[in-house]
Amino acid sequence: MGMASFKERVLRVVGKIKTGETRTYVEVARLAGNPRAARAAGSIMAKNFDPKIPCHRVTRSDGSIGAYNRGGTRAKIKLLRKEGAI
DNA sequence: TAGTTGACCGGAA
DNA sequence: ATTCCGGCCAACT
Repeated sequence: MGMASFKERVLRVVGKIKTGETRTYVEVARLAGNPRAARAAGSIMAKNFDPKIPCHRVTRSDGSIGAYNRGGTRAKIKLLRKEGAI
């Protein structure tokens, strides 16, 4: 088994977040192997446009929603509402 | 190798 | 509640 990059691990973790659930960037970073890399995790998602990755389910640890590259914060909130996460 | 760039975080004011 | 700041980190130049 080859060595997976942090980026790959992050995408895999986010890909498993179920409908109606949310995870913080800190949690995602921790599950991906580096609890202190929340910022890096965010940067990775900012560049991901694959609809299969439910990155709208990742929020900030202070409870605020955070950004979204497919419609902005507004769209992110709408999606989470529709999914019952809020 | 070194410098730059952010969908972040936690504490301080 | 809000803004500011320093710290942190992987990816990309």
